[in-house]
Amino acid sequence: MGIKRKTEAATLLLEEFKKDSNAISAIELIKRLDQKINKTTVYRLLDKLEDDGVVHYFLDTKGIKWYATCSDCSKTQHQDVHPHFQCTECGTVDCLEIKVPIPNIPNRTIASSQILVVGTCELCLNLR
Amino acid sequence: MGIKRKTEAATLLLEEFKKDSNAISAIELIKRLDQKINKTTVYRLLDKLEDDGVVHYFLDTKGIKWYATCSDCSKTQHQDVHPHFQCTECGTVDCLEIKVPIPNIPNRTIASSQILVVGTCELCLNLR
DNA sequence: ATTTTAATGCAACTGGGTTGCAAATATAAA
DNA sequence: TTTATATTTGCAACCCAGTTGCATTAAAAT
Repeated sequence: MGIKRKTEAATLLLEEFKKDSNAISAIELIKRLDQKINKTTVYRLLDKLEDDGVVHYFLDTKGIKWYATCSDCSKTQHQDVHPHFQCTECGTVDCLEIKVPIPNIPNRTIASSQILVVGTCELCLNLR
Repeated sequence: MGIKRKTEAATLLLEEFKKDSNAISAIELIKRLDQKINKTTVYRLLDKLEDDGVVHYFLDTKGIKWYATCSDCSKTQHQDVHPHFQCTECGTVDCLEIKVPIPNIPNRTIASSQILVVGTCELCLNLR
């Protein structure tokens, strides 16, 4: 149902997204906010922020949840159907600002699609 | 390291893939083979079959494992980099025999990509 | 200041998947 | 066809990301 009150926990969580332009895994957030926010609260806040169109989530190659701030979503619709990129060397994950057109498939309707591109990011390429 | 011995468990598991052309989740396989093969054995066999290039796996929208028979993979290389389709109505998942070209991304190398298309399958469309 | 309602912490739980180890079984060797 | 060797299996216990129930705390509304 979204966030209804300005609490300290919500503020702290949002700060993490402000200081980090990449996607952040729920696990990482819990680690960073340990002693400050309970893990259950982190998950619940993330849910609410998603409802509000502030963040979106997706799963990585291992099926764990990553969150990133939305660029143009709203409470009513998530417009963030972009691919995500995971670097196999450093593990960072981020949003790709490209469109990957999915061709129509005979006799099926497409509601959405999830694309995870796996490879090596710029930083790791430079360190070689 | 792949399968080295013809055991009854391996035969039973492979039969499931023969009688089902869609992908099958590990959980479903465990359910179907309950009382016949232990869950640990199912997971271990699936691992080995994957090493052998007989099946490939991917994760669905909830992060759970699905397996499907490969069409042209080998022990040395998995050629099954095709998208998968999950029907939101009946839950079935299958392989799409289409290519979705991923554009190059500046300053990154792409090793692979995972595409999960979500929508309504032919069967469910016909039932409307 | 008091009431109402949302948010939090805690502990316990869920469930898909994994690990260690002893027992069973397939295959190779004698 | 027996014996030795190596792989496979079952079981129980575990791991761990994520969830649930419930009592407590803290916003905001009255």
